[in-house]
Amino acid sequence: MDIAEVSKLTGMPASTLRYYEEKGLIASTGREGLRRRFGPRVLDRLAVIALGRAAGFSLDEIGSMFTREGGLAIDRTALVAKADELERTIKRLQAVSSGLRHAAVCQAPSHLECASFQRFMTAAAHEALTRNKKKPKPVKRALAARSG
Amino acid sequence: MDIAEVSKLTGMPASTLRYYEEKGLIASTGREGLRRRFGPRVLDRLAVIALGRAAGFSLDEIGSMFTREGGLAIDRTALVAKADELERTIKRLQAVSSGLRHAAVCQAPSHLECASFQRFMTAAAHEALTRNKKKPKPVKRALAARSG
DNA sequence: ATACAAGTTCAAGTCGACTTGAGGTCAAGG
DNA sequence: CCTTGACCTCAAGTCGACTTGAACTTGTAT
Repeated sequence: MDIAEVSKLTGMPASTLRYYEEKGLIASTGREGLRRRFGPRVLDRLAVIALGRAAGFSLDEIGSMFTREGGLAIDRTALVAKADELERTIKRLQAVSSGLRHAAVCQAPSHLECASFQRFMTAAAHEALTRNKKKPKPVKRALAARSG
Repeated sequence: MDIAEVSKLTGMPASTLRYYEEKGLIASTGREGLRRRFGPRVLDRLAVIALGRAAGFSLDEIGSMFTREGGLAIDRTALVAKADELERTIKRLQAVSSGLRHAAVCQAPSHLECASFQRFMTAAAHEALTRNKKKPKPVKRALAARSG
């Protein structure tokens, strides 16, 4: 496969693939002239990368999860920790979601005067105190294919 | 209150408060010499801003939610839409979380060979297709006080 | 042989939300 | 009166993950 093929199959732009290669996240099997060639395994690799990004791992973190043979060598404790963190985020987002829904039907002249709204705010903000640098969503578009 | 007081009460650094004022998100009641003075209402305002950030609104979006008298004039439809979006995000994050937990106990030599893992990956990636620019978490630290 | 689309490199730009640094001002305490 | 430290402004820097642009090379079709 050339880079265009991989791009089409994963939905990731070629520039992203080159960037990932530069970062050592993926590797081309070689060159044909100056053009990169990729084996099919790169697709699995990219799928894992997409999952990792969706989970909020940074590219560097994801990079350290691969063994040199291409397998996954993930610290299981880290995985559980990440899952826990995700669930905390989920709880917070649910509080925010509730807050928004409430605000949408609340009759108080100003939400600021609404006790429920106040409670949602504090709930939402409380968890948010954990300083973080991750963004769980940025996954834009990726691997639409790869289902069969 | 001077900026240091607001900073202490909300947990937001003074630089952030100045930045928010510059963006028109908050307003000082006036100056004492060259120093900003803030009224207590700014705390509510900052709480709403924190909630908005937690919900994934951009500062610009949040800014458009305030009326000039300082009340909230939120498009209720937009609120529900945001809540729906949040819930979709939550679902995706839950799938990712499950994927991580599974990976932590999976016996397959490589997760790539594990059918469950594959399913989690596609589930996680599927929803992720919606292109986005928001990051639901970055709320670092904010309003720890404000409970009494 | 020749054109040309598609590949390549490398440096620089983008985006959002802040932070940081340099250099300046001023209210309050000694 | 004078120091001092908190506050001020403005420009520039930061961070992560890419994207973009300019200039160049090459496989492939005619």
